[in-house]
Amino acid sequence: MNMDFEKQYNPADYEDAINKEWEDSGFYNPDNLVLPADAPSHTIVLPPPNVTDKLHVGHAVMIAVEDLLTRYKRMNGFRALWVPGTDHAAIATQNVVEKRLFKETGKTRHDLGREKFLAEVNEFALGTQKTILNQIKKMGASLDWSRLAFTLDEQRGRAVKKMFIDMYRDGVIYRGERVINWCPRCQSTLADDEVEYKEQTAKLYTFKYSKDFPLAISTTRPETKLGDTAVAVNPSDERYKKYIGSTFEVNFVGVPLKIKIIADRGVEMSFGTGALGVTPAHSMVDWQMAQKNELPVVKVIDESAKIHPGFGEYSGLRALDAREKIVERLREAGLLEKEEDISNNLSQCYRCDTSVEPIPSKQWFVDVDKKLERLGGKSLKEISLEAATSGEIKFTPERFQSQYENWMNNLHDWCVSRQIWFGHRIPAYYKLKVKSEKLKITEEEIYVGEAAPEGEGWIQDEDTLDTWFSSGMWTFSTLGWPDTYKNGIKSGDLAKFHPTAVLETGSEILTLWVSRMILMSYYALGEKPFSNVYLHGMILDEKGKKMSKSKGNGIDPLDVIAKYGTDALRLSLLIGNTPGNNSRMSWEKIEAQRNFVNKLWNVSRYILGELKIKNEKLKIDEESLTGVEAWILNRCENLIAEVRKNLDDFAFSAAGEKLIDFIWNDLADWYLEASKFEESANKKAILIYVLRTILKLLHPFAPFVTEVIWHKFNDSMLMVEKYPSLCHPEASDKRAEGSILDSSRGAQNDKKNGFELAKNIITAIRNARAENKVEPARKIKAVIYAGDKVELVIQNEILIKSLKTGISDLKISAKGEKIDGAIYAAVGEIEIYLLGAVDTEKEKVRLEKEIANLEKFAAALNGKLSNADFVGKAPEKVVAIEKGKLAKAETELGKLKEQLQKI
RNA sequence: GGGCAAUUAGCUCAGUUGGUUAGAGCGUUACAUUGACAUUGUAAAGGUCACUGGUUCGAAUCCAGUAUUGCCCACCA
Repeated sequence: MNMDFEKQYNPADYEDAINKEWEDSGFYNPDNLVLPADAPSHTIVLPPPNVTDKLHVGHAVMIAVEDLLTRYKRMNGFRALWVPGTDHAAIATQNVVEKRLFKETGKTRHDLGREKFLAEVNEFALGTQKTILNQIKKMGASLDWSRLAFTLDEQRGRAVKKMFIDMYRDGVIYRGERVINWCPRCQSTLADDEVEYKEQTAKLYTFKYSKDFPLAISTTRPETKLGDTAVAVNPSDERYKKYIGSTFEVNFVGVPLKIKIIADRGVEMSFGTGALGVTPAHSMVDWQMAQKNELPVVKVIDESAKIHPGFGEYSGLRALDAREKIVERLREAGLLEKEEDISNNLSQCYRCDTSVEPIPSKQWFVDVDKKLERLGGKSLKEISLEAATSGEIKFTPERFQSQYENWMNNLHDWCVSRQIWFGHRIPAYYKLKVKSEKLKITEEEIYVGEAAPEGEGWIQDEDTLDTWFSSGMWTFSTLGWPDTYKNGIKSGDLAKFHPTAVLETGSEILTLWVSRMILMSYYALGEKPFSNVYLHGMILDEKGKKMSKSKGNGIDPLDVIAKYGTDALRLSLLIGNTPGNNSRMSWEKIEAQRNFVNKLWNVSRYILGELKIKNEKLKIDEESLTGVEAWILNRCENLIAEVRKNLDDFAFSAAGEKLIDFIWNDLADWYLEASKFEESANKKAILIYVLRTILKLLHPFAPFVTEVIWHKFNDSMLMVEKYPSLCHPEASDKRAEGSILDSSRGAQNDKKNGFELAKNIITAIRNARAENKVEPARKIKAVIYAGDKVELVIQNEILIKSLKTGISDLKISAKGEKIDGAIYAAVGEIEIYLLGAVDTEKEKVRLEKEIANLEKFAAALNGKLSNADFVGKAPEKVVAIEKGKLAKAETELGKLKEQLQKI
């Protein structure tokens, strides 16, 4: 053991070695922990970071929280498993590589071809993955690397295929049409986040389809109106109510249309004419209206943004040219009522700025409303919703439960196919089947399965699956599914570790990811994927702005680690950060935590280095505790209870703050200072005990520095020490009675108050000295021995009436401090000065006010409790609480009155 | 447009189900200092809890509205 303590803690000197030691120990893998057979499991799956880029500070908070939970549970004897992995992030990754390819070589993915391009993407993904894993390791994450997974690896590939095939055979997955965003130039579909919106001024044309049509409509895209099959109006619009439900056949600039008038709440009465021409094939909203109202879909624009055949003189024209021509015809016919400039958003391709065409296309969907036998006749939507409403899955913070339910309630079928190359290719195969040679009718045959079926001519679907399809299976695909699940029975890792305990992730992907995981776990296993959802907020820069690479305001976790150490980084992310709320990150915050880590280092340096206390099995003799010792042990016991409670409630920040407060204020500033004045039989035992306790308590927050210090006086590894559950373990029998310090709680509280008082006195003295306000004549030197009992009475001044040591007539007073109870003096020798007097008149007024208020309260409660209505309505529990309040109020009242009498 | 939040000290935030005089850290100011730690210590100053109403004996806390800010989703005919 190396007892050398540098004056300052330098994390860089220790972290790598400690990290290696942890990894080499094998304890990250719960299978290596020696635990009783019935030890409970605690599983967390790491939300797999996208392999698009290295980690940022947002990931760091995720790792800090999850590692905290995992270490806490591990130290509590749980089979703690934390599964690492990365996400292929299909679209995002492909975009990054495509952009780079284009920038470097001017080529598109189509120039390279599928195979070559995928090789490029894979190479890139592997590179980033390596960087990411190194970063995670650097943070001291206790992930079980033997279970490392990737959403696109072989095992996950089998899981995805199996899931798709099962769902297809159950009729949950089906193929249907939907309007998607199409870039006519790239000849490719665009995902929602690939569409960019640009404000522009557009011409809004108002016209009637024909003279005999009663309503005028407004549009910026007259050419699409060739495909209109309805006009929608707001159901409460008095102007058009009478038309709802009727159908009109019109001749629109030479093209015959059949228009039905439908009602839709989404139509704004004040926009344009309040009537909306519905073009199902070329507008997302219109498509949805068409689905609801069973309208026919007429395609007008093709994949090259030209007008389809069958539209007379317009066919073959580019959309923009067709628009001009149509407007011209309308003008000629006198149908054009208005032309005005409006500003709207133009949808553009993120890559080439070409305006996007919404066109219908064949896609794969997950039917969320299909009732399933394997789910007891419920649909995926119903069962996922129930998981939240029944409390099976709990959300922290709670408000996200309603957000989840809201979203689930509005859930539509989930489109799972994506027209990109990087991802899990859809296991569907098509073959053209000739139905009738004569009529030249062909039909597409579909086969869904592991591999192409026997026979010629089968072609696999070109598309890949939505990235959430594979990451939605993350809790069980990482635990060996489907191999570990046969005939409804779990085995291996799946049996041991699923459902997982907590899903910890960013609040922004609650709907995107969390809901999909719930859905898929219920489908595949019939059970929830996790019991708790903990959502952290975003980490913003010090001005409250999102950190982004382009703005250059990001804080790189690796920079922080290099400069101030991992512990400082982790603490600054955990403290001052409440669940679900965004939090600002600044170098000052990190610096403050670095200072704390150094403080802890020096506390240890003092105890172990200066006092040369060895790690002998020192026993605390409870009979001979001095006041200050009783106080620190009492504070320590409370600390353990509070920290445990906070951690169990996911209140990490509160737990951390309490730890820091105890270590810095109670231990370092008070107990260590006080202990310099007195020698006692218990001193060493208490110091070493308290040090051991705080190191254990703090380990999940700041694993490195605590382990380093631990190693200075222990051969064991702190990471697998037992998390403290009581102040001194030897006294567990006494604790059962409510206290480990004294047989009666009251006496203990007196001791506590006593030391608080002593603290006040010392403080007052120091302050007086500092301010030099004390007149020498009133300076009294007194000797108070530890354990001496001093009674105080509040008068004009506070007078110490009796003192065992024989010194009487000792006057002390603290400015306005309320002092009562007994003193257990903390120091051997103190100097006491008269500082001032308590303003009794003021105190009296305050007490009277308080008593009056309490009397009112008690009266109100009394009235309430005898009110039959109230009792009848309220559950018994509420009445009991109210009764408790009343009792408390009455006790309070008694106390206050007593105090008032004394004055 | 739909949904969800936030607004408390100069700054960053707590405030656990309504209850004494609203807390902490940073910053500021004053003072201390050689002996665990200047990455230190002791104190002080600093708040109409965004605003307006309501409920209540009592509101930072519950309700309604207003203002400002932010996030997610949908999308602009």
